[in-house]
Amino acid sequence: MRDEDKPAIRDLPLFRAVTTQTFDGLMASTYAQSFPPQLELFRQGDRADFLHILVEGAVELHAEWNGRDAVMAVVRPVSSFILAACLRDQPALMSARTLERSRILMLPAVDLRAAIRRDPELAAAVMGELARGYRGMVRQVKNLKLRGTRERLAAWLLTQSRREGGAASFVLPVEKRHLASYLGMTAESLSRTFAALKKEGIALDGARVIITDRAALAQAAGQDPLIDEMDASEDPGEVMLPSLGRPRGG
Amino acid sequence: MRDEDKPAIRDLPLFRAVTTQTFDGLMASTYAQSFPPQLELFRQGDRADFLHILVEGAVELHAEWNGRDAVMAVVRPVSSFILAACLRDQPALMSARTLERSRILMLPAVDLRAAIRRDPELAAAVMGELARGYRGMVRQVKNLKLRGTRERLAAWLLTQSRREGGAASFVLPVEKRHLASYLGMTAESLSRTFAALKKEGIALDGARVIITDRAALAQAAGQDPLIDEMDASEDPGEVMLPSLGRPRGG
DNA sequence: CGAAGGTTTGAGAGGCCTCAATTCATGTGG
DNA sequence: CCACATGAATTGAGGCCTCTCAAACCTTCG
Repeated sequence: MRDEDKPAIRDLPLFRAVTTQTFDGLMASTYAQSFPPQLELFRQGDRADFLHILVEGAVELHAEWNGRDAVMAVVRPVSSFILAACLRDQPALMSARTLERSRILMLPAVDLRAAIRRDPELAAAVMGELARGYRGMVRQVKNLKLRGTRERLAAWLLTQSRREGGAASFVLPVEKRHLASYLGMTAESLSRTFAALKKEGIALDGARVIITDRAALAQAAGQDPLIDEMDASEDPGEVMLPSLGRPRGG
Repeated sequence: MRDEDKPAIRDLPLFRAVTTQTFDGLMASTYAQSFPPQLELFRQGDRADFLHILVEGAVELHAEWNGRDAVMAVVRPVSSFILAACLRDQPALMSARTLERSRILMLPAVDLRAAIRRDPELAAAVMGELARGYRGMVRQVKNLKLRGTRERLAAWLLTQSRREGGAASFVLPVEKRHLASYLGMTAESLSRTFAALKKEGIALDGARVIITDRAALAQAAGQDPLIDEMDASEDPGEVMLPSLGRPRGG
């Protein structure tokens, strides 16, 4: 791996508090690899042999069933993913594919588990990551079960705006059909829901969203700190919530 | 707490591998309490000060938003719940209420966190629980996003049958309206979906379900080991999936 | 400039929900 | 033991929401 990546990795919640010895040991068995866009990194059902750490680019986690496909999360640097499957030494429940050209560190699950046994700080960090990931998924289930599409989209727009530092205007970080799938609807429905929200305080310009009336939008969304990640404490900055990993940096 | 509970608690995945010292220490700061049915144990948004361990009875985890309510999980003995919120020292994302008269052990989150710091075995067990819980929630999201109501119900029936040792006939463990909410539909829709499945290999007798044609039902469900918990390795026996805890015993 | 793929718009069907009424199960008090 | 009250489950009617299929439009990129 490149040395210039180390500081970012080292700053991951997973590794921040870990001993230098543990960290260097892990990095020794880790290797980096670059992948072109649209490449399937692994498929759901594959044994999770490596903890993946996205250093550069973007990766989409999705799930398939019966010919259908649903986006589960989009991972941005610097974040790890499929931590849970690695720990349990079990098949991944999601597939992963690159959205852009991506550089990924691959840390053998065996070594990760060994290091956890040795370093209590690492164990604690992993625990924290898992707990955060679990709560993120609980949020997603609540979002799906309790809200309709209009509310989900409105809430996502507000959350995204907050991530961009409260900007009134921002560019969608992924294609609309991916956002649609992430939000549990079709691309057509998303398009119509966007149109409907034009009366609720937003405007569209291609992939750019402009929030013209934040209060109205918040009203339409019914924002809730117990569904939307509204403070920094639980939201490490992923573009779309609940992968296991952390953003920031890049 | 009653001494007769100890063996069951001790056998929880959380505590199984823990030192006697850790276990006894935790049990010393734990106190037991009995609650009548239909009692709100805590509400979403409440700080999670205690890890709850259900020793007897049944507890429902649910979530509210905008006047709506959704069942997230039903916990059966002996299982712990709200582990993630305890670890993060953050508000619970779900509310909990007893379904039956229940006896519950309450373990102060502070002591739990302290014990984790001291005992690596406990830390490892907590990690395992969290990873399992996370994967359970991923399954739930896949279930909601990828399947329709008919498939969700059919799959749940098969899973439930498997939990009951593969019985062709079993009694629903909760009221139908709770099952409906858990599966993300209304009570009316559940009723109609049940009716529809009568042509797909099931029969109904009040709260009793009889699987008359397992193959047909499996066909309708589109069972998938990456959505439904089909082997024992990830399914500790909850009635409805992904709380953080473990069944067995009772 | 043309091809490919994403996005929007339209039309139509179907699924699921809402509201309402009826039936059924449970439990209480007379 | 029955009458009644309460709440669950079912059934029906109607409507909205979301999906599907299809075509047109727009953007990107070779």
